[in-house]
Amino acid sequence: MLADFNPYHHFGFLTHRVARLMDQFMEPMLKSKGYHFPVSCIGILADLWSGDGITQKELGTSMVKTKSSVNKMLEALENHGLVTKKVDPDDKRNKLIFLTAKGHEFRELLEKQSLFYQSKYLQEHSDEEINIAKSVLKSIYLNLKDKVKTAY
Amino acid sequence: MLADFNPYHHFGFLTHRVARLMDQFMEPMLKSKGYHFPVSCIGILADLWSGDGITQKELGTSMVKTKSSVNKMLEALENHGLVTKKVDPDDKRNKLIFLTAKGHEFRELLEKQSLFYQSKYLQEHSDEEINIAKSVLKSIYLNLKDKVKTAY
DNA sequence: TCCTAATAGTTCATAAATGAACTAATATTG
DNA sequence: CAATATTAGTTCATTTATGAACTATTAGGA
Repeated sequence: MLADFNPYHHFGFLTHRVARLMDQFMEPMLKSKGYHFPVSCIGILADLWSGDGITQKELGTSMVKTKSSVNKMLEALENHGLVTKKVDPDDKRNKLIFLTAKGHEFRELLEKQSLFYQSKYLQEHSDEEINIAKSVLKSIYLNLKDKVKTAY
Repeated sequence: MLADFNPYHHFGFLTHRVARLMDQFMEPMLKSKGYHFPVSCIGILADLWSGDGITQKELGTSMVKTKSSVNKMLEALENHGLVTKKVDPDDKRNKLIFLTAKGHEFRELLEKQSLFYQSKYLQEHSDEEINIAKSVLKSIYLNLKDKVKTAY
């Protein structure tokens, strides 16, 4: 007979559910600010905040999303005036994605929310533990990111 | 001017991407074993491995998914002979979900994969760090789980 | 008890994400 | 320097996930 199954020992279980919970909390906040795009689009903004002027291809790899999905999300963000597409003068196949002023502003809102939830719901963990958790997740991400099928 | 944005400081960013990477690795494995259901269905199985005979409502709360989504996933798992639905004799509104023998077997496969990836892609972190990471994610999950809108 | 809430699950229309086929531009190679 | 292959992005058909309306059952209050 197998030992008891403990779902909390599996990053697959934990990351999926925590990710979904974050979406649930972020969504009404988005709506209340008049932004009617899917929460997943925030992932695109996060990449751009770390440095915009990147291609859709790069966004797709980073987000682990197909190019058609990225395209659709960008359309939504563009319609809300948060990003713009510019043809890359050095390689006209590429489109470089840039944040608008409004797209930059959005960042503050998100960081505020992020800090709020962390302080409210992670009181039982020290800053050190929280940082370890983040660094472990970062390692998984960086180690696996470039190993998924190249269809993206 | 704002400081640089570091996406690796945000659980929202990290959990979404790690979750997606796990899906990418799990999917071909599923297909190769002849299981043609969405990877997300594994979340249902995980709940059942920790104890089956639970309602669809409970699955929805745990998975942070709507009842219609849960219903669709169960349909897929049922078609693959991994779970069965039984009307709860004590409350005929409920349907209790049980694993079949095949559904139990599946667990071994998943745990093997889970361990394999962890050992392969988390070599730079100690067991202690990995456990801290899991416990932090678990706390976020447990603290937020029952606070999302009750529509689920 | 009877009448009204509330609840679990299903169904179906809609939204979101994907895969495959297509276009335009660049890279490669003979 | 053609001819072909590769690449980034778009478009559209299909799959997956959701929200809202509906059914059946139980709970709760007059």
